[in-house]
Formats: sequence, structure tokens, C-alpha cells
Amino acid sequence: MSTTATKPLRIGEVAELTGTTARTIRYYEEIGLLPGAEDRAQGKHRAYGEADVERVREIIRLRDLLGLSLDQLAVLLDAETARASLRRELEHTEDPAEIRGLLEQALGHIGTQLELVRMRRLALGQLEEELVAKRRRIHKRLSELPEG
Amino acid sequence: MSTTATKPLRIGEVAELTGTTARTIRYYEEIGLLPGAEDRAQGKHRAYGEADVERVREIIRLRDLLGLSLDQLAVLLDAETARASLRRELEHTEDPAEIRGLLEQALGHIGTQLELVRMRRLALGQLEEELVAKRRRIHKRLSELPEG
DNA sequence: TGCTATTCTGACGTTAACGTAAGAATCAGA
DNA sequence: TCTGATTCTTACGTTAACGTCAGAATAGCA
Repeated sequence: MSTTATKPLRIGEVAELTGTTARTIRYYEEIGLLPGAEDRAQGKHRAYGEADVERVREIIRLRDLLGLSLDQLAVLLDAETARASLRRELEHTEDPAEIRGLLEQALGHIGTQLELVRMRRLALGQLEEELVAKRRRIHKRLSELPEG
Repeated sequence: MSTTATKPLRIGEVAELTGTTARTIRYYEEIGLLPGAEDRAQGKHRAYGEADVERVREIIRLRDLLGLSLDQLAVLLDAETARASLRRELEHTEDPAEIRGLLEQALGHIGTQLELVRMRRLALGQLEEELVAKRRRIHKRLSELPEG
């Protein structure tokens, strides 16, 4: 878990901040959706930073908006995962070629997400249009009734 | 199950036409998502019409697009259910006042669906914008790299 | 009327995504 | 250092949405 400069949070606080439960957060760590600090000793409390809170929020948002399984989400969020770890690397490398590579990789990940989101949105748009058309037909029938 | 003028279909054919399974169709009937003919004798095969196929398609579409439980879908689809049965009534009533009532009821149901679809679509739009913004930032950083 | 493919009705199995409970351990504050 | 609140780990429980299987019954056709 990346601990930012801000005061570290405990799992209960993160749960409250993100509107979920501690169990869910542990579960997400269990299935690899959340990093899970590799240097935490057995039994010690987990510590989170602002970045982790954002990550959880993002997961929940995608979970609710797209209809993916958490496994699929994990794949999709390789983007985030990669970018997060790459961001740390970015701060410690000076080689422009390497930086370029990392950024372009991030671009690919974002592209994948964008494509998925757009497809969903188009499908919903189609559905919306059909509903509007239905409604129009009913309005028309209503207007053609006697005793208007 | 409403049997239209076209040749009646069996559950396996409906499953194939809608890209699902017979079990799923029976399950949907079991939980009230599909009508289930009240006059079918124990053990006799189910018979479906084109309208039923459309209904199943609609269910699957909404199931996949909105992230609702089938219970919630059943509520939402009271719209369809009501309109379907009302359509039959419509064909057998002449009273304009009654027709007006039925049509206005249908309007309400469609309105409910529309509202839900629109909210989802807006949320997805917001997400899309954010992803595009992220991408733009990365492009900018790339363009500011040396040896462009 | 006989045969075969399909369906019917239970009933139990399965998987994902957590909930819940229990006993021990940790942490922050007085 | 003591203490109360929170967390940890482990493990079993739960629900939705079907899958699967078995034995009997039907439906359509030769």
C-alpha cells in the first residue's frame, strides 16, 4: 500500500470514506484488486494513504458502472496498477526513452478503459432513444383520442 | 405466455434465438420476470410467441446494461408487464377514458425506465470525460519530452 | 402406433462477492 | 503501563443466478 505524505489511515476509516466495509477492502486485497503491502508483518494493522482511498473509489465506481466481474476489473485495472507503480519509477528515472515507454504504456491502458466505457455508453444511448421513441408513440396516440 | 399468430416456439428455440439457455428462461418464469401461462397443465411443454422472444431479449439487455438485480428488474419491468396486458385490454375496450388511463400509466413506466437509463449514461459520460482528460495530460507530458 | 428428440419437474451443485463470528493481537491515548 | 477501541486471521455462512443431473412425460413424425 502506498503511504503518501498525509497521515496514514486505517481500514475502518478507508471503508467509511469510500462507503464500503473493511471486509470488502480486505477481500479486494485478497483477490489482487488492491496492492497489499508486502512488508506488513503478520497481525499488524494495515495502513492506507490518500492514493489508496482514490483507488478504492475507482474500483467501486467501475464495479457499479460497468457490469464486470471483479476478475475482469482486475485485468482492466492493471492499467491503474501499472501506472501507480510506474509513477514511482518515473520519479526516479531520468532516461527520457524509458519515461516515454512508460507513458505510452499508460496510454494503452487508458485506451482500453475508454473503449469499454464508450461502448457501454453507446448501448445505453441506443436504449434511451428507443424508450423516447416509444414514449412519442404513446403521446401521439393520446393526442389522437377523442375528448382531448 | 402470449402466443401470437406466428407459429409457437418451444423453450429451446427461444433460448437459441435469445442467446441464453432453457434453464435461464425457466428461472425467469420462476421468479416472475416472465409471465408463465396460467393455463398450462402440469408436465406439458411451454409454448412461446414472438412477443415472448422480444421480452426475453429486453430482459437480457437491461440485465447486461444496467447493473440491477433480477428482483429490481422485475420491478422495473412491471412497466412492460403492465403494458403487455394492457395492450390486450386496449384491443377490447372502446371507452376513451379508460384508454387514456392505460396510456398514461404506460407513460409513467417508460418515464421510470428512462430516468434510470439516463442517470447511468450521464455517469458513464462523466467517467469518459475524466479518462479523456487523463489521456490528454499524458500526451502533453509526452510532447514535452526531449528528443521528440 | 412406435420412436426419438426435446422438455418437464424436482433437487442438489456451483460460483462470486461478500457477511458474520470468535478469539487473539495491535494501537492510541490517559 | 494499562485499557478500550479497532483490527487481524481463520473459517464457516449467505444469496443471487443460474448449471447439472435423473427419471418420467410429451411432441412431432414416419
